[in-house]
Amino acid sequence: MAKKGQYTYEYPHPAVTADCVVFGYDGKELKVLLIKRGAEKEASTTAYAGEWALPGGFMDIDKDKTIAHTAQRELKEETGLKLGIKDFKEVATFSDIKRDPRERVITIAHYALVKLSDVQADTDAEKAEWFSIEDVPSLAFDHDKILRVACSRLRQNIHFEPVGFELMPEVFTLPQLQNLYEAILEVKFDRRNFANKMKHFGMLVEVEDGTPRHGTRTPIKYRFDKDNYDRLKAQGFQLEF
Amino acid sequence: MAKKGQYTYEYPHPAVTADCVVFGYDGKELKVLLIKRGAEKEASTTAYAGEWALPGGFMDIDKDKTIAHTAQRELKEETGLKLGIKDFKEVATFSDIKRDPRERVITIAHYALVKLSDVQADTDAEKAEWFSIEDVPSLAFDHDKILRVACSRLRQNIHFEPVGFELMPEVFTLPQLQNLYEAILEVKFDRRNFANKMKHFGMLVEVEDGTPRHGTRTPIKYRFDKDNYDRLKAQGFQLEF
DNA sequence: AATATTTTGTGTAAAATTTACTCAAATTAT
DNA sequence: ATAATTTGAGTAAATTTTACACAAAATATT
Repeated sequence: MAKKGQYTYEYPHPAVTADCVVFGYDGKELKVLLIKRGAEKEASTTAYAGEWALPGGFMDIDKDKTIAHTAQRELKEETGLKLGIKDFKEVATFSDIKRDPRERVITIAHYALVKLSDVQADTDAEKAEWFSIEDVPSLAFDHDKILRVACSRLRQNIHFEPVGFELMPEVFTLPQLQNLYEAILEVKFDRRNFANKMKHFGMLVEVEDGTPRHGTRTPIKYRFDKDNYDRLKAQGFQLEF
Repeated sequence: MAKKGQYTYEYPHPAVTADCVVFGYDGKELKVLLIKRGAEKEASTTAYAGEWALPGGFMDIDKDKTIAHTAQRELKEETGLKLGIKDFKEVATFSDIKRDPRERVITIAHYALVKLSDVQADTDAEKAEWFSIEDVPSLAFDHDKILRVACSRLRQNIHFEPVGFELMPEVFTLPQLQNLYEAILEVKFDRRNFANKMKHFGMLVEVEDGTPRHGTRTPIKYRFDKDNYDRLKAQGFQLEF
């Protein structure tokens, strides 16, 4: 461990952290991953001990190639979740002078979208917990604000890139997908119109499972056509609601 | 001036800067404000001496309330332009490990929109110069990349907030406004369709100047209805093209 | 000075998109 | 058992978007 007071600069430097807003979806609710700040060994985690917070931590200026790598590394360390570097989307910088009681700390917030079904087993339940977005406790530092801004950023981005693939399980139903969009955008859609709009993009492939059809309460199952999905993602699309 | 080696930390800290992409519009072309990096007194400006760059500089962790205040202060110091703090919109963080040859520096890029007619006189011509966005020289550091990302961010934001007010002069013509949108979005519109769409928002007020009308080459003059403009800006609008 | 070119305002018809809506069968809840 | 909820499917009306032509004035060309 580094000796205290080892790093000197001609001018004062702020500390820089990356925080992660990890969204997951279980087919019913949009969720977010939080950690409980512990009274741990690390001096740097003692502030707001015992409170819920977004995963994140200090940039390692020697190891972290970019600030997104900080987010990736800290998320792994704090929750056990290992995501790809491209999964981290920048949200905004939070730099209020008093946002951290210890020293001047600016944080670059990121968000990531994950299939809850895939990762729930990976998350270290000792430290991390999934909360419904509707039911998040009050958070350490300015993390309430960060979460709000991340949500609104996600709401914006949903108009420019398809968002289901990252959040939905491999096989899903249209009502589930609609529910996700409604949860993110906080609106309600007409079932048939939503289905038509989605089908128009050509991203959906019906999954045959031999169950009887027509006028049934059991919804049809779909998966994403990955090629079309990636193409749409690359060229950017316009989704109007 | 601070003594060398005065500031010490337990862990290494990156230096943090804010850079500014200031867009202006003269009724014909979208422009951006650049500075010429000088071989000046300040040690911190010696890198890339003599090259063109975005205005910006190091965060003052004691004085700058937020990173946007860094952008505001540095823009004033380097170009003479004093903008309101809300004029600065965050673009993204640039944090590649080698982006600055001197030390680890991460920068938070911002953009701002200004009426060229209002501010051209304020800009210190010794240090700063307006370049057509079509004709920008190659820039210091990774500023080429920052500029590209700022342009695409502006292109995105234009769909969610009215953007003319900040860039157009008080009185303007529809062809000028269309030209601005075409410059930002890099597309061409039909004149009549563009006019109809714009008029639908109710932001435009015709300015009577007693000149003859009908089938003339002298375009009608408009100004923005500030109340409606602000209302639309606040509630966010959807502009489809 | 005459002539050609460019720019402007205006309206409408066709095409595309969006919206609103009903019913019967199957599942789940009571 | 009975009631309530959920699902898929198709169409007509309303709205929005797109495409398009001409005459007058200003500017550019010779």
